[in-house]
Amino acid sequence: MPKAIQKENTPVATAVLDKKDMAILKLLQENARITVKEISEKIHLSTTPVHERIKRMEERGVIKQYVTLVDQNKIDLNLMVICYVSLKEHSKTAGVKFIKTINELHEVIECYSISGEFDFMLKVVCKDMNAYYDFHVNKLSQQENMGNVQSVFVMGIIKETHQLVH
Amino acid sequence: MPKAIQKENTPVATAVLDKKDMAILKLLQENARITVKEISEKIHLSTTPVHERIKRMEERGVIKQYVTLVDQNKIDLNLMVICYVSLKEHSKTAGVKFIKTINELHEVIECYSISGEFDFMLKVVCKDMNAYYDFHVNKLSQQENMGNVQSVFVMGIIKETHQLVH
DNA sequence: ACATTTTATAGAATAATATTCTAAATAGTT
DNA sequence: AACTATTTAGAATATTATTCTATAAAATGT
Repeated sequence: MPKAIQKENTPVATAVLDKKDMAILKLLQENARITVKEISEKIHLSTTPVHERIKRMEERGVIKQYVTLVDQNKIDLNLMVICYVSLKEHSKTAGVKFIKTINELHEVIECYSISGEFDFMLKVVCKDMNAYYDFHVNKLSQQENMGNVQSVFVMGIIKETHQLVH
Repeated sequence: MPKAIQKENTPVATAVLDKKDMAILKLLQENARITVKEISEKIHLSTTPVHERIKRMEERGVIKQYVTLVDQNKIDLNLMVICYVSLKEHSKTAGVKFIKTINELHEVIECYSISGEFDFMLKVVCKDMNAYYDFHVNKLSQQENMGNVQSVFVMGIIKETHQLVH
């Protein structure tokens, strides 16, 4: 397993969050465009402390990002594939090179360094099987250090959420 | 593979989106809290058409949801596991029952029906190994129809994005 | 136990933005 | 070329975010 895979300078400190912070997070999680006013009414606080708490959580990195989720099919991306990759060489430079490539491939939505037989798990989203074939043959396998690649196709989405706070 | 796994009443029609719609989506994807004004300045349109285009894409389901991403570690969730599951029985009712269970387990962030040896792939996020053990033994395996379960541990996050529009 | 410091809060004031409305312009069709 | 649809800009209004000041609560040290 390449050594430099784990992100550096990522403080793993747990933030101090009280019940009100968690309540705010829970609401923001489900709807990033909820107004401060609405939150304040729901958790029985005025707008100022809610606003300040949100800002604080943004600064501390508890809140990473506000994103908009787009329906894959509506923009003609109809195939999702889980793709396993092992590298031939596991040196630090080889790992860094692979990571660079992965970040340049927009078909790759997620990439994890994993335990077991393979080194990485990729979540790939593309138009159709032809597009995936192109990705596999002309992009992924083009990487010089590539070992084995195994594809598992997603036939149905049962659950997809981002709710970590409950 | 259970038959009822694929979501019903999901229209798979591709929406008609022009370049300006795509430009708006691209900006919203990266920041759900970007203002209409900001978007209008960046894509050289006034606020009204931008506002209308966003509303239209919301109504048509192109825009699924605005979500806030929370840092797992900051709320003390330090373990991510990819969990493979096969069911003993593959009848429709058995499949529906499994899906119901999955949706009730908040540790399960994602669940896909997949090709290959296993029936489902789960992404599980929890506090630590003890919490995962509890999930595995007391929650997942408690399901009567459970066949094999295999766990792959995530050691590092290389890439995690939601950018489908480019 | 009391005073002091710090932190959190409410309410008002201001700034910025979203949303709606009307009219003009553009593109597409017969 | 005339008509219809759709899209757009700009102004007006409504809503919301943000900042400010004063008060209240909590934590800390003596």
